[in-house]
Amino acid sequence: MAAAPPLTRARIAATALALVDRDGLGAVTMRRIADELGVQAPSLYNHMRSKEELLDAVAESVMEQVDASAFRRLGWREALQEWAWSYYEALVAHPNLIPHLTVAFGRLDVALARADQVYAGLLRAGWTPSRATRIAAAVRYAVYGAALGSFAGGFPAEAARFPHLHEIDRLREAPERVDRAALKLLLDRFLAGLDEIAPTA
Amino acid sequence: MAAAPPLTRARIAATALALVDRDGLGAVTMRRIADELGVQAPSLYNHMRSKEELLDAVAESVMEQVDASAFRRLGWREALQEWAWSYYEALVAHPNLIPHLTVAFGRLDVALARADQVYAGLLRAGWTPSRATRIAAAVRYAVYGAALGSFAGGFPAEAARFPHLHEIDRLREAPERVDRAALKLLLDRFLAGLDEIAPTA
DNA sequence: GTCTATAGCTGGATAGAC
DNA sequence: GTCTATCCAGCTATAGAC
Repeated sequence: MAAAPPLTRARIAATALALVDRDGLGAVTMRRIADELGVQAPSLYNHMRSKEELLDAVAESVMEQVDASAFRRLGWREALQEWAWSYYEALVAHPNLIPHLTVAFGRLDVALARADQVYAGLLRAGWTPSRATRIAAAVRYAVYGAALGSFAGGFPAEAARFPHLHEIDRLREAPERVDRAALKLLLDRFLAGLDEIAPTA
Repeated sequence: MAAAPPLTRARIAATALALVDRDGLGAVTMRRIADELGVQAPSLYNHMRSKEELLDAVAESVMEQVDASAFRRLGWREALQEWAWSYYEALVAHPNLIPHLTVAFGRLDVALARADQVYAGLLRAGWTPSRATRIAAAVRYAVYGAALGSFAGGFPAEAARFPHLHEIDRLREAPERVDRAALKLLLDRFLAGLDEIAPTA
């Protein structure tokens, strides 16, 4: 047995995230996080001022996984795709956290920095500020919606009362595959549709 | 002062929904609902077996506002739009409820019935089952993402550290207008992109 | 069908010893 | 920086009187 590693903000956040993933946001309590770390709950307050600050730290750690750097390397189409998919991967790995992510978004430097990169890229590509806002928001909506979709996790077995649903359900793929395929369709067809109104760069 | 109207499932659900809207999901407790109704908390248990059943009733009342009947009257393009917008209006009126809606979705007859109508319409239009699944899911993602977006509600004032964000923020419209405009762009361009691969009916 | 009373928990956070 | 002890508030749900 190794000696218990020291308590740090990062370790606390990582433990809290694991708890969110396993048992949901509502199951995260200071006591349970402490238990998981082999300490007592009050010890956590030496590193975090409150539970909200703790959850914000967790949100930040997830948002750091999002990569908007492609806008410095690629055209806006490819960059949007790369950004969208790295965003989706980050969210779908922790769908239970999404409610808190949406609330904390404006408080997180990481999140704002990423958004800034995306806007910059779209403006540089010749989109108007108004269009750039909407395009970035549209892609974000697609990503959040798809990640949230893996909450719902398919239809119950008794859905046989709904004939068409049942028919489709019979041939269903694994839920996560459906989410990915639907998001891919949404992004692909959205970008194809955008081409019709794209700035002639 | 009128005499207090009798307690019913519908009145309890409506009161709970108002509470969700005003103070958030986490603020909904049996005591507060009862307070709001001028009764004591235990009285609620004469009408609902548990808090979860109560929240499901609330979710059901919101899902009833979603209208997928357009698939019986219109082509798939227009029907998808009508369904999407009625879905969005229902959700955006109660964004705090969205986390529970995603969880409860599979338990709600109303939700499954709506989904069935959508699938039926898409199949009738000639889309393959696999494509129909993805199109319906894609539109649902767009709607949920957009409704969730109105949680976040814009950027904080200190976002001036992020130059492009700030530039765009200066010209920002009211947050809800941005949500609507972005969802409109997403749906319009998605449908335009779908046209390129649509079944020749 | 609503009430009072209450059981039985679980929560966030603080004080002060070590 | 972690501990023990504890405060105080909040919660869902039940029992039984009226």
